[in-house]
Amino acid sequence: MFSYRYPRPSLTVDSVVFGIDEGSDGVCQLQVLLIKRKDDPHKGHWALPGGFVQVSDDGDQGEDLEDAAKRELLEEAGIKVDYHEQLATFGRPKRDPRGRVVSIVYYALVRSKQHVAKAGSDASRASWWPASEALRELRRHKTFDHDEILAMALKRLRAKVRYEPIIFGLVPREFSLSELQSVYEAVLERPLDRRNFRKRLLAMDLLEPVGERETGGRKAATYTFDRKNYDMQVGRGFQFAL
Amino acid sequence: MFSYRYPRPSLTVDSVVFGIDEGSDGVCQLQVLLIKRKDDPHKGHWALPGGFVQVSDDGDQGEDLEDAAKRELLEEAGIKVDYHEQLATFGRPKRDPRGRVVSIVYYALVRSKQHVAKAGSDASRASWWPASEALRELRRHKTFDHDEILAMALKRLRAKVRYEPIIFGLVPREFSLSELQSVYEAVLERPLDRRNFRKRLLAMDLLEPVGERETGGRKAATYTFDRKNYDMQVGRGFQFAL
DNA sequence: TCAAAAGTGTTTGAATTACACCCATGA
DNA sequence: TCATGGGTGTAATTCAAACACTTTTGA
Repeated sequence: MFSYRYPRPSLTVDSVVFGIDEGSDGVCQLQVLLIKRKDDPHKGHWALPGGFVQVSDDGDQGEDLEDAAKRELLEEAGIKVDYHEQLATFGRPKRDPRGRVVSIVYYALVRSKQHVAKAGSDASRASWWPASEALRELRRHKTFDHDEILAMALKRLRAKVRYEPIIFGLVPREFSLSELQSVYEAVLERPLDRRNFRKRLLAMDLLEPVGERETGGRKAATYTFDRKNYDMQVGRGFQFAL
Repeated sequence: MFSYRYPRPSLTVDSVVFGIDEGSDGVCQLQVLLIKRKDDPHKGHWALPGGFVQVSDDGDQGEDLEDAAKRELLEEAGIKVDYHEQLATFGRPKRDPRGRVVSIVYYALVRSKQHVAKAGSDASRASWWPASEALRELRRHKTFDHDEILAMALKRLRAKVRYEPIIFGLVPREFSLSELQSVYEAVLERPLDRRNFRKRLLAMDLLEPVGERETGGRKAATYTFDRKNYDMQVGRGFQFAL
């Protein structure tokens, strides 16, 4: 047993974590988690959370990439995500001044931002930024290539939300249709017709009614996403769409 | 200037290269390029082409990931691709018996398979396999996780071909509509209505007529894909769709 | 009884599908 | 003149978009 004899790059995982901020007026906003870097490079600047993957050539060979991303999120910002998927890998030479670093980037959705934003390990702070402001901030300081990464993640999220039911990773387990619609509108950055939205969602038969909830006016019915049923329908060739 | 002090994985790039085989009867078939490995692990078995990325912590830090993938294809199989895009990164522990190896996988399309399949460097042979047979072969021998990779690439190609004009990376620069349709049918594995297909493609106004060609019957008009016009239309919010 | 948000149906136009016939060409 | 593949048009249906009123509830 021997390992390959080639120069090796450093390997990191970074995460673009999306959350929803529900304003007191009920208007939702798409947000992104940034951490303030404790160390160089880019010390003191805001960046995407991430860190090194624990690897080895012996024994169990270290941790899985996705586990590494989750671990870093927990360490740096104290959060647990509800949806997690690989975005892409960024490895352009010179993206890190100190050596060749290749970063595998994940994007993640969190339902509740309750216990989030306690800083830890490499971060002196962790906080939520409105998506567009985060993008501006990363561009302003040219923090690695994190601006490009965030731009790609936003594009992917907006595309994906329309043909896969990942939106449910951004709302509480129980939600009303209006709430769900607000989240869609925050992600897509455009208004949706309430009646058509309702018709569409209910017609797909993926929502299970679970109760009702007080609102400013009439009580709203609440639902959960019925993943069992979704998986079954997908098996029959069903395709989710907005 | 110093580099990060963490254990590092080996880094490879692999490629899933798709091509079209036009049978003498005009029926097209989707194919995948496999190489026969010269060395362990999996010596003598068919696998996806790929190899190590040249990296360094000093100077220019080595080659870009995409360039590495292209270089390996040229070295191992003597081919130049017409479309190249990142698929995903595979880095599960134990996927390579000799140490932690993380592989960034690209998928590529070639228009013409003319000068392809001369073997080189790590490959004792390089040849084209019908997509489904290639998948079976990779599954049979459990060659790394290449079966999973190919399955993902196939899924991605089939999805992508419907909403981005990448199909033109699989046909000659000049093609007839029937030819284009045959390629779509090979990729999607289902028949398309000839009249609706024609209407749809011509209506998008992306094909530039360039001449005509002899066939078994009446002459067929030939076209090229007008990328200039496509880019312009995309700028105006146009969305390609099958 | 008023404001605020939930809930419901219908009409219209656009897009997609299904489908059948004529045309040019070379053998 | 026949077989082969290229080329075109239309009707039927389905899907998406636009749109307005009624209901419940708490203040």
